Amino acid sequence: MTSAGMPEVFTQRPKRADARRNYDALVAAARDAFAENGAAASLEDVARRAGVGIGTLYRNFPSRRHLFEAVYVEEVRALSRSAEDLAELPPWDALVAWLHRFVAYVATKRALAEQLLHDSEIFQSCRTEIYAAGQPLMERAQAAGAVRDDIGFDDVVRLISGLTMAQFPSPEQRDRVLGVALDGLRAGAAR
Amino acid sequence: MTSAGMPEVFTQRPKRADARRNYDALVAAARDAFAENGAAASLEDVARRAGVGIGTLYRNFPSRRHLFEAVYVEEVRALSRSAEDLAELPPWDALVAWLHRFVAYVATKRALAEQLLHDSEIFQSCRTEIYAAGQPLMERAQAAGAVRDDIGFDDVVRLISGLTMAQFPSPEQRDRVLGVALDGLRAGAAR
DNA sequence: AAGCTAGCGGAGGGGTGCCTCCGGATGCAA
DNA sequence: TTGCATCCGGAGGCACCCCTCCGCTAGCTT
Repeated sequence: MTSAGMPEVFTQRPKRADARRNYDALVAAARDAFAENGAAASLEDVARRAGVGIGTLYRNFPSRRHLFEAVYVEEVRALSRSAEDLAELPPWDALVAWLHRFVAYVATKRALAEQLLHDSEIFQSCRTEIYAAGQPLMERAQAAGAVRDDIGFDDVVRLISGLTMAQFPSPEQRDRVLGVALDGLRAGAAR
Repeated sequence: MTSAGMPEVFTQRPKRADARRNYDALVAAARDAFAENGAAASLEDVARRAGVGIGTLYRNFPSRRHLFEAVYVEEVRALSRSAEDLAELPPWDALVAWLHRFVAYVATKRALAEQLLHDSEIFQSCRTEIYAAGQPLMERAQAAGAVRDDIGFDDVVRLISGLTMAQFPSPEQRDRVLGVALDGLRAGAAR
């Protein structure tokens, strides 16, 4: 989404050059730290990874949650944008391609999502954005008779995002299992 | 599994009556606390919930992990046992029924599993036990032509356990999505 | 190049949880 | 009932993390 759908809840990127550098380094460091140690990662560790004082972290992100949200929003933006260049594919292929990206996206965000799930409005708007990106793909596929129509996009999100939570020893297995789930999506349409 | 498959890695249940009471109260309190606050729940809080001194907790469970394992093993035992009374159902129905129980089981164990996933031998043997319970059901269903045979039980576990990680607003939706996944399991068999 | 100001770092106070330790309590056997 | 081995509770030392605060640094403007 553009600035339209996303409220300015998250901290603004600062304007001075060095400050902007630090801001970006912090978000990147936070992404790594959260991915590595879960949502409880030490903020002092994040600052250390970013090569920045702890004070700088707190100036940019007054609370742990602000940092979560900055990381999260960044990821959602990327995923959302990626739906656009799928419009020309056939309905089913477009949906499958996007769901693959979705899987790759959610996989690393587990701890993050769990934190934000409960009471963040940022999470709400990110959710809205993801749906805005994926739902049209889904409905197009349904209209074309490629996907069963007794389920909604919400069901698909949960089916697929669940998949990403499981740890897969190999990408091959992950794709195979994803394939099974996708067959389930088609199944109703076939009958 | 009986004592055969399960190594005695976990702490023994103590023998004196009061000690046994405390032990059980601690495991129950830990289950609640972990479910509520995630794996990082305070051990002092667990002791408080159990109505027991912190010292007692540490005597029974020298480390946080011991406590995890005790809770986890308890749950796996119950799930594993539940496979036995499904033997008389038709292959497909038995598998579906067990997977439903599996979903109910894993749903609450998210944080727990995440902790143990990486380097616990207890987790390994629990895994073995779950497979011992579910795999026969799966293979029976495959032999009967009810489940596609280009996938293994491992694939099913990941598909289904992933589902449980997602948060479902209603049990109905969870069942609907589970139904989609199950259709995917059948899909190949039909062809 | 000189001044203004946004931005920086990290010391330190406060808080929380982890785990040890041991004097006292209590179940159990005889 | 008596004695002892087992078990209990929680105070306290330690480590870690959160967050604030302020003297200093260095972009940006003119």
